[in-house]
Amino acid sequence: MEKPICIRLAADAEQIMDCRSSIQGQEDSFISASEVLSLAGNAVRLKILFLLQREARLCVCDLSDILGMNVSAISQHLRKLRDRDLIFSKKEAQIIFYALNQEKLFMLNPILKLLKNKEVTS
Amino acid sequence: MEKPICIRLAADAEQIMDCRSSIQGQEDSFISASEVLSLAGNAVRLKILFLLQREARLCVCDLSDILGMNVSAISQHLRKLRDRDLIFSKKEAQIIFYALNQEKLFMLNPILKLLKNKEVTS
DNA sequence: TTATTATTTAAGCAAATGCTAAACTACATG
DNA sequence: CATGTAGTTTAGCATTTGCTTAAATAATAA
Repeated sequence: MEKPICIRLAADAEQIMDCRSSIQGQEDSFISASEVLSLAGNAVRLKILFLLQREARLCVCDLSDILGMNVSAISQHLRKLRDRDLIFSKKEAQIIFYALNQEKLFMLNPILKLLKNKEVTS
Repeated sequence: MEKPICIRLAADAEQIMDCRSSIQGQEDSFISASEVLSLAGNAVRLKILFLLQREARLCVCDLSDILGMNVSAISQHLRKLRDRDLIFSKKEAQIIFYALNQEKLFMLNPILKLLKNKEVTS
């Protein structure tokens, strides 16, 4: 049992233990989920994912035009998304196209759907 | 029409325009969605949300014990979650309990559900 | 009133993030 | 070969993040 740092007098020890064990052994899940969420937690990358869902495939230059941003900045965002396998690239002639890696996107699909249906009210 | 920064010769101008207008007017949605996602995009905060879904309400000290972290660090995470209205606090005697603000969590519920059912495979 | 409990807030710092600008790679074409 | 096109990578920098420690606040108990 881990040493308590601070326990209020009225704390429910059993509840604390239950909670600890509910998390324990799922550490990897929390890490990997939070990594995916923090990638989507950037407006530019979220737009990129949104656009790729809409258009099936786009190149850096397209995205740069659409979003009104530096090619280099977009390229760096695409790299992060690709490093986590959320997207993949395929070179055709001299152009590198990016597309969604659907099976790795199950966590974000509900959110992308909300955005598509304009159901995100701030 | 915005000035293109870089257009590849073979770019589909119509596609670019369509994409631009698909995003335009939804700027606020992308910002607010990405803010929520980046809050959940931290393993500690994601665990806090997970635990609050499980336990209905918990105080800073409980969370500190469960997660094996500094009370102050947890308090600062709770503040961020509360600033975005994802959780709310209610003081009872000398203890401040935190609980989920369900109606503001529609974006994260699918993810929390996946974690609950241990369906997040890294 | 002073001490204790529960929590927040502020200060400080190392690490991570996101951008710009410049340099570099790769492949075609004149 | 030199030039142009498409893209990545690196370096540098300002900003943000997440933590620790210490001080402040609030309510209760002795």
